[in-house]
Amino acid sequence: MFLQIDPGDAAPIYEQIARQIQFAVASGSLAPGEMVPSVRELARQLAVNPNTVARAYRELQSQGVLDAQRGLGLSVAADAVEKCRQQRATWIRERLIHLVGEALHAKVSPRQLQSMLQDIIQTHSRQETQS
Amino acid sequence: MFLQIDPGDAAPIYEQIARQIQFAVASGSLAPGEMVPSVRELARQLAVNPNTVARAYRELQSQGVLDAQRGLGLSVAADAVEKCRQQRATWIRERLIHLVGEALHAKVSPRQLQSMLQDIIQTHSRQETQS
Amino acid sequence: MFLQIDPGDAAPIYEQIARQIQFAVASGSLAPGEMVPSVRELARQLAVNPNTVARAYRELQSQGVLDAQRGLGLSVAADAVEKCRQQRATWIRERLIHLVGEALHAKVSPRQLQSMLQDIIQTHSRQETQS
Amino acid sequence: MFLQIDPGDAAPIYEQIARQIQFAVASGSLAPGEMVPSVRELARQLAVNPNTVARAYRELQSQGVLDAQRGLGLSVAADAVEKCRQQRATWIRERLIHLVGEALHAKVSPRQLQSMLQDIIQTHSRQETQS
DNA sequence: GTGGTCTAGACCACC
DNA sequence: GTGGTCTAGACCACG
Repeated sequence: MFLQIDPGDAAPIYEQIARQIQFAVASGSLAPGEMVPSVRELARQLAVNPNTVARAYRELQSQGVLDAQRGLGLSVAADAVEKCRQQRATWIRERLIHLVGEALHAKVSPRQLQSMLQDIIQTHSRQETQS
Repeated sequence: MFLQIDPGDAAPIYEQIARQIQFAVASGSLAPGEMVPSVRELARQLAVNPNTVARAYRELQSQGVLDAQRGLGLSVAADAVEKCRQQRATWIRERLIHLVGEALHAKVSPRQLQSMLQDIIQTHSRQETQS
Repeated sequence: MFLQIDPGDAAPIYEQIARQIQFAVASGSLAPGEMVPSVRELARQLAVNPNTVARAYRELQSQGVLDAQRGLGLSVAADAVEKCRQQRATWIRERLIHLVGEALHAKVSPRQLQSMLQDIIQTHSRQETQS
Repeated sequence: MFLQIDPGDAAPIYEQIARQIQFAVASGSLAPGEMVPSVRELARQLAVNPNTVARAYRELQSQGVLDAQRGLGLSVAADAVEKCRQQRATWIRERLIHLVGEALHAKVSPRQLQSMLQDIIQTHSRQETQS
């Protein structure tokens, strides 16, 4: 479990935790059935209050990503991978729709948007190649 | 002044107002020298708290987009167009960079992103054709 | 807003609050658009910690029963009545299914169950007639 | 001993075990004088912690359903059948009263409740016929 | 004024 | 040991 909290991020800590776990499940680095660290343990690792971790876990439980094994801890749900993948795609798509709406409303042309996207993707691929 | 406030948007209202005014200046629908509505007047039109409009205007002043005409109100600064255009492009680009970063990190492929963008743009153009 | 908290109830306080508000919306005594009491106000009335009320409100928000009016408070969502009614029916039905399953498994006959239900309903109607 | 533990059930595991044994006694599938499996044996069968089984047995002892045969294990008490039958009826009746109370409070009509019950019973009987 | 986040620390039931 | 609930109180952004 390699989670990183960025206190500078506008997103609240509990959301950063929840999102990173979703991504870990979606990308397969956290497999169904596997246990997540205990609330107290993760809180210690991230140097945050246990309540904050508990809130992240609670949200994931209500989304059906985590299952409670009473007295033992929380584990990744059997069907969590599919859920997380769908959620991930939906989430990115929604934000992209919103962004495009504002861009077009601000009279940025579709061509400009597409070239922007291509530039950014190329920048990312270059960085990955280097690293 | 065609401003539309979306209370469901995550962005605070004062920011929505400020941004839309920037966009209006950048796209030429609000020309340098032109007066913007008074705080009270705009607050009435948008049905928001005057404090909220005042805050939006304050931010725009500090950015040099609006100039105070003492006793008369606020007008669009002479060099505002260029500033707003740059800011508009920067702002959209930054958000797109952030979104692409998250998407790639979540293992959404560049191809998927490009086709998503194309879909969304087509949907928008269809809506405009219809309306 | 007449909410009553029963500390003897096994259900947690935040859930009692959330459920009673759902019922109030479903039965029409809390109309869409109406504001619910502020977190601090309701916490004072019920003599509980504001965090507890906030948690109840948060759950209702995530269910789409309450809408945030930023800086002003929370209001009942426009489509909350329908949601609450469905949820209410679903919730009761699920619990009944569970109960019947256990009863039949314990070899209580369907006839016994039906007569039990009728008895209980009659008892309730008698109480209402008296009061 | 056909016990089935549902980890998804809200009721604690030790309670599920205790209840199912009560039901088995009430319905005659576990006769007075008969020995119940040892704590370790049952824990192995159900794949639960021995402490959990021990707690269930402890509760049943304090209710007089099980008798300790020192050095041998636990057996079903001679007068357990009657006790369990009463308890079974009381328990189901109480939960039904509670559920009906909430349903009526939420303005679900008695007729709806009765037809719900009939539906559920029919569904169960169909499932049994098939299996 | 409003809700939202976070911390700190207590107590509980369950395994 | 585990998670869950609740309290107390601080700080923040928003209107």
